[in-house]
Order: sequence, then structure tokens, then C-alpha cells
Amino acid sequence: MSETYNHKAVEQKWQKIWDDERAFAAGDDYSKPKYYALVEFPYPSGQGLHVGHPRPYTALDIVARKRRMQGYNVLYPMGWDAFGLPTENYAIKNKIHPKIVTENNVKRFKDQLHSLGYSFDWEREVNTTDPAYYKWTQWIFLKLFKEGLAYKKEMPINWCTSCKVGLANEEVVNGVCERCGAPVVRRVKSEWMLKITDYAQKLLDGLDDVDYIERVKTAQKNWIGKSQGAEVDFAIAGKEDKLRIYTTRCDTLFGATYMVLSPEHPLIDKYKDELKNWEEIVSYREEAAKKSDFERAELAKDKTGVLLDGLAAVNPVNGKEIPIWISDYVLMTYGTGAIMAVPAHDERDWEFAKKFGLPLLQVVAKNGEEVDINEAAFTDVATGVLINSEFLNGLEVKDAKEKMIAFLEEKGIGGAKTNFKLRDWVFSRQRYWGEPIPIVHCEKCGFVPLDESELPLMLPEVESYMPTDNGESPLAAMTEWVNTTCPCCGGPAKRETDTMPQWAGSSWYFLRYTDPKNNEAPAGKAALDYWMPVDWYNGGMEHTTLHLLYSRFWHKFLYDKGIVPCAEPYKKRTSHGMILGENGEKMSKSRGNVVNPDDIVRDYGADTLRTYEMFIGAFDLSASWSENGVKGCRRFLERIWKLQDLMTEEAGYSKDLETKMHQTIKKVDSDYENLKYNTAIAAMMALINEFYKKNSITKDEYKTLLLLLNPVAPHITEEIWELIGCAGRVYQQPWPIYNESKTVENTIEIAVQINGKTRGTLPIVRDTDKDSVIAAAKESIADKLTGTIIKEIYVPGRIVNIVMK
RNA sequence: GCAGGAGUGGCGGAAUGGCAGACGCAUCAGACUCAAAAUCUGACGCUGGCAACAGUGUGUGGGUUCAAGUCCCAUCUCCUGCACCA
Repeated sequence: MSETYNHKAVEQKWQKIWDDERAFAAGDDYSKPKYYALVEFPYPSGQGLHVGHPRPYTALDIVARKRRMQGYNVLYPMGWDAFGLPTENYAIKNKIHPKIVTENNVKRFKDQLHSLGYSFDWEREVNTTDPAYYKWTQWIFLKLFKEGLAYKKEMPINWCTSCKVGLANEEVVNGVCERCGAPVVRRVKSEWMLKITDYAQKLLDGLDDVDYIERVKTAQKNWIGKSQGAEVDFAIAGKEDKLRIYTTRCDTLFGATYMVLSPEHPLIDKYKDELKNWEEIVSYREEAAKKSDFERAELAKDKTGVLLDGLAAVNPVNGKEIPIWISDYVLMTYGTGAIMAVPAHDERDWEFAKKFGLPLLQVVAKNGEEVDINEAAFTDVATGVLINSEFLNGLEVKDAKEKMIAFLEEKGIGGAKTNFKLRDWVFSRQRYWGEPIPIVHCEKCGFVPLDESELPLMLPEVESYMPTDNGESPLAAMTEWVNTTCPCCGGPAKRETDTMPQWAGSSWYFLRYTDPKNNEAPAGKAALDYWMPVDWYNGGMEHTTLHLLYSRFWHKFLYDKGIVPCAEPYKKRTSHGMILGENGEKMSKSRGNVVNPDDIVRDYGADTLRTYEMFIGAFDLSASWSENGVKGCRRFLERIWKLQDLMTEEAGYSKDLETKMHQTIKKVDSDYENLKYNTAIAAMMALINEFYKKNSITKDEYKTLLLLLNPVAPHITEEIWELIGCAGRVYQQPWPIYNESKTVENTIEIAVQINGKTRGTLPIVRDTDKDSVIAAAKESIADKLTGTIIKEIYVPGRIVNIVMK
């Protein structure tokens, strides 16, 4: 009899052996084929590892382990995205330096990850808060700055009232701070910005060349939001100035019955003296300024606005004078901050016109037939035909657009224009625990970059990390640090006191893993040439429009600068679903449904936890935790263990299970590649049920099973491998291969149907000819063949269907 | 509103257009045990029947097909993003 399965002893034993043997260190032999598997490095929070973490880590650990067995030189690294607000807040509250807090959290996380037996190459661990690392984050920033892609700008930003920090658009969720949930208001501040918009088209185009799951691609496309339309100049009656508008429906220009400007539009102030209702305008603008973008959107249903009384615009195609309004449904941050309103063919304009009694003029008809535009705006492009539009009459929308653009260009009053929804990236944070921005403000020279030789610009030690209500970073109080000399003219100057957002360090960390100790460059050329791009990157959906987009932007910039060898950083991107509590709700302390992975490892073992998280359900869907499910997986591993008692020394696969063995190898092999870990495990469960049924397993069958299961449950498989007297380590063995011709049974059972309903089954020898099969099938259900046979269908190896009347 | 995804037993979930419910959980029964746990074996969608078996069944309504969970059209519900982007 075998000893009982002691997960604790087994797992500690093998974790030590792997460490001692440097089992998973990525090799330096660049002549071998490489495989770079990557999971998002965690933020080492004070709460420790969540049961959600092991799901993606195990999934790619399976891929990494399988690739090693297949002979690849595998890089599967791990590190720490350790700058960030929670650490700083914790430090403030408990009066411990964030550096110490980070060290403690990292240690805990590392111990936890280690206890799960991941095949990470810990020799390549990176930490974004390490000056030797953020030196290069700052270096990349300087490169961006020198290219004009980093600039400082006074602008209304999203200000979190609790974190006291500016947020990027992407970090504002439903009008509240993504991190702390406090309300976000608009506040004007001078902020560092990164010109991600310069890369909008490249970021969009690049998506065609990568293998990302569809919803990630779609989400990025929508976020970039390319829109093709036209800009048109409207004259202001009796003035020199023109009002430039952006539209995607220039075909409807004849139907423009008024204009709307954003309340912040600069031209309003210019004509202050001619506006008869100036006070009304001012108060409307004040109201609008108070609202956050979110509130403006919230009130979408009810349009508001004020007429600019005293000004009128001229429709350039027909010379008609039309009124100009202001309304907060027009955003200054998109297009030109001004629109032509075509209430007959735009829902928003329609609502506005209805509310303020403005005229509607139909210029597009459904297949040429006028529709009742008093009921709703007619917006269907596919069936639209132009009417009431002089030279456009009778044209379809698509052709009318083209003709109008040609007309505008000819007259010099506009033309085709492409816009993007994507906005520049707000890159400043008024916080301590982030990378210092290596810029000096000089009265004479303006913004001056530090010389590269001065990097890293270290975070100074400060007394207080408290953020301030006036929006200054805690660093601003460090006068000794702030006051410096200008690298350019040598005169007195001040350092930038804002720090970088957490997204900075994570925008290039995958490059650092390839060469983590390099002190001359972010990573050496040879290492980058060999390892990049990342072959498979898995991470959360929540990073689709944040980290994933930002890091692609940085990477494309570095590619343009010749620093990285490929245009896209990640060849393949997948995403995992969330793990919910037993009650199907998101795990949280307040709901009391949190599961601690340490408890599962202690009570059931890391292999059980790994197996369970892979078996829990489709990888990309969310799944509820189930303690019983954990037990079931533990039971499965124990059954694997106890097969030792059934093992015979017989060589090869037993005759009756040969097909099953080959089928299982094939199934597990392809399921591991396709994120179908649950069915891979199910196939192995089904296989061992066979061994139990016949009460024996040959050594070769056992070995194959251990090899297949090893990526999921590495400790127990190594232990059994050793116990049954196999040489070497499982992780050093070649991946099992199957023989396609042996995956097919020789005798198969096919279904016999009448009119599509199964009436019986029939065992046949594979490759029996059609006529014999049908004859045998009819024979087997002879008593039920009571009508006239119209048709006989035989799908080889599957089914016979007799169609009767 | 737009985009993406999902609706299958008591539960988690399987099914290249070809025997729906693999695998696991829960439940029930049997073996083992003085007993319990563990373990092993078996049953397990619903309705009727002692049973063989018959009928029925993948959100809803249509359709295509010899054959539909799977394809097409319509519709409902839920989740996840995005959302006054002109």
C-alpha cells in the first residue's frame, strides 16, 4: 500500500528542489526556440493574495510548463507593480514609510506565490519602486518629452476629492474615483500630459496584426473611437470670424437649422458686448462648469441651453441665417467644440429642437419617401436618399457625403476630417509614492529635462506624505529637494513635484524581464531581439483601456525610436473571468465571502487549489467559489495518488485503453492551448475512472498521465514519478505525443434513428461500407420500420437516419 | 442607446449540425465497518410505467435541414464594457 498523500510535505519538498535546481530559470541559449508567457504583475496590497490571482497565474503556468516540456526556452517572470495609493495611504495612517510597507507586502506576496508552486523565474523579479528600475521609467519619460509627446497644460481635470489627486479619464468610473469611490469633480490644474492621441491611428491599425480575444480588440477600438466626417466653416453674420464645426453627416448640411457651441467655446467671450443676454449666458456657463463630465452625461435626457442673442451664423450652402445656441451637450474636448444642428436627422439635435421650439427641416427621406420627423429623427443611413438639398437631391447618403466634401474643398470652406475619441493621458499625480518626474522648471529656460546621467532622480525622504487640499504634491513641501539649479543655464530653478501615475512603471515592465539587471539600457538589444514580443499575455479585462493601451503606446513609441525590435508588444492577449464568492457576489470583506488562498493551500494543498481554479469553469467567464468543488478536486488528486496501488509493471499501454490514452493526450494537449482547462481536467478524470474500473494501470499509462497532469498539479506528479521509480524529473521530460490514427476506435457504436429520433444503437467496425451499415441498422430496428422508407442517410461513424412516411 | 458575452438537470458546467446533460458537486442506494467517517460500486433531467419502454426536454416564437443547444429571423432576460463623441 502507498503512503497517504501528505500535500504539505510533498509541496514543500518539491518547491525546495525546484529552487535548488534552478528548474525554471530562463536560459541564455538564444539558439533555442523561445517562449515568453506573461501574466500581469500584481500590486502588492496589504491584503495579500486574493483567490482571484491564482486563476490567470495557474493558466499560464500550465502553458509555460508545457512549453518547457516541448523543448522551448521559456520566460515566465513575475514582479511587483508597487507604486500606488493604497500603500501611501496605509503608510500615512500607520506612520510607516511606504518603502517599508512595500517591502513587507512584497515579501508576503512572494511567499504566497511561492507556496503555489509557480514556475516563475524569480531571478528576474522586477519592482517598479526600485530606483534601478524607475531610472528607466524616467528615462523613457525624458525620451517622450524630447519628442514633444510629454507636455504640461492647464486643463480641467478629474479631481478625486478623497485621494486629492488628478485622474485620467480611464480612472473615472461612473463619476467616482475608480480606486476609492469618492466623487470626482472638475478642477483646473497644470498637469503633465502624454500625447497618446498622436498614436491613435497606429494603436488602431496594430490591432489587425495581433491575436487578442475579440472583446479586447473591440473595447480598444471603441475607446480609440475613430470617426470619419468633415469640418465645415460657418460664417458669423456680419463678422470676420468663422465657426468651424465637425460633423459625420455633412450630407445633411442643407438641413442645419441652428448651431450649438460648447459653453466653453472661446468665441463666446469675444462677442461679449454684442450679446444681449450676457448675464444669462454667464450663469449657464457657470452651472455647466460645476458639473463633471459624468453629471453632464447623467442629465442627458433633459437638454438645456441658452441662445446667443445677437449673433447668427450663415449656412454656407444656402446662405440662410440660423441662430447660435450654447449647450453642454456639445463638448469642447471633442471635434471643434461646435456643431451644426440638424434636428430632422440627429436624435440629440431633435430633442433640443423640440424642447426649444426650433424648426426641423427634412433633407433625407427613406428610400425617397418623406417620413414623419415630428415623431422622431430619421437617422437611417442605409435607406436614406437626399431631398431639399439642391445639388445633392436624389443621391444616397454615402454619395451625398462624397459630393459635399468635394464641394467644401472646392470652395475652401472645409473638407474631410478624422476625429478620435481618445484623449491625451493625464500623467501627473499629486502624490508621494510614485516616480519623480525628472524635469526642472526654470524661469528663464522653461521646462528643462534632467540629463540622463542624473537618473534615477530619487524620491527624497519626507516627513509627511499627506496630500494637500491645494492640490500640491507632498514633495512640494521639501524645499531643499525642490530648489535646484537649472541644468541648462545654471540659474535657480525648481523641481517638478508631481509624480507619475501607477501606469508608468507597468507600461514597459515586460521589456525589463528580458534583461532585468541591465544598467545601460531598459534592456539589452540581444535580449529584446530574442525574447520580444511576448508570446502570450493574460490579464484582466479592466486593464483593456488602461494598462493594455498605455503599454502598447509606449511600446510603439520605443519602436519608432529603434529601442525595441517589434511594433506590437504582445502577440496574443487573453483575459480571465473573476472569481466570485460562494453566493455569486464579488468577494469583499463587507460581504463576508472572502476566501483566503493560504487556507486552501494549508487544508487541501497548492495542487488542489490550482486544479480547482482550472476546473471551476470556462476560463473567460466569472465563476463562483465552491468549497465542495475544492473537495472534489482534492479527491481527484487522491485518486491519482492511489493509482500507485493498481500499477503493474507491464510495458506500454494496455490494449483496451490504447485508444483512450491517445484520445486523452490529444484532448489535454489542445485544451491547454485553448484556455479549456476545465475540459482537460475532466478528460483526465474520465481516464482514471477507466483505470479504477479495471483495477489496474500500466506503468507507461501512469507515466503519461503524470506528464499530462504535471502542468496543473506539479508537486504531486513529481512525487509520484519518483515514488514509482522513474528517472529524472517530470519537468525535464518531453511532452507526451499521441498517434492520430490511434485516437479512433476500431469498433464504434452508432445511433440508429427514424425521422431523426434515436431508436437504437448499432456496433459497427470502423470503415464498414455504407450499404452494409444501413442494412444492419434496418435489421436492428426492423420491428419499428412500419412505413415507407423515403430516404436513408449514413454519416460515417456517427449515425444512420431512416426517413419514413 | 451602442458594442461584446451568456441563458442547458437540484448546482458548477460538457457537447467539429449527428445518441443533449461528458466531468465534478449534491442527493439516494449498496459494499466495507461494531458504528461513523473515509473509500469503492451503482442510480440520478422531467412525466407515465414494477419494468422493457414511451412521451417530453437546452429562455420564448418562427424558420432552414433527413437531423438544431449548435445555423437563420424575431423576441425576452441577465452580465460586462462604452456612452450627448455630432
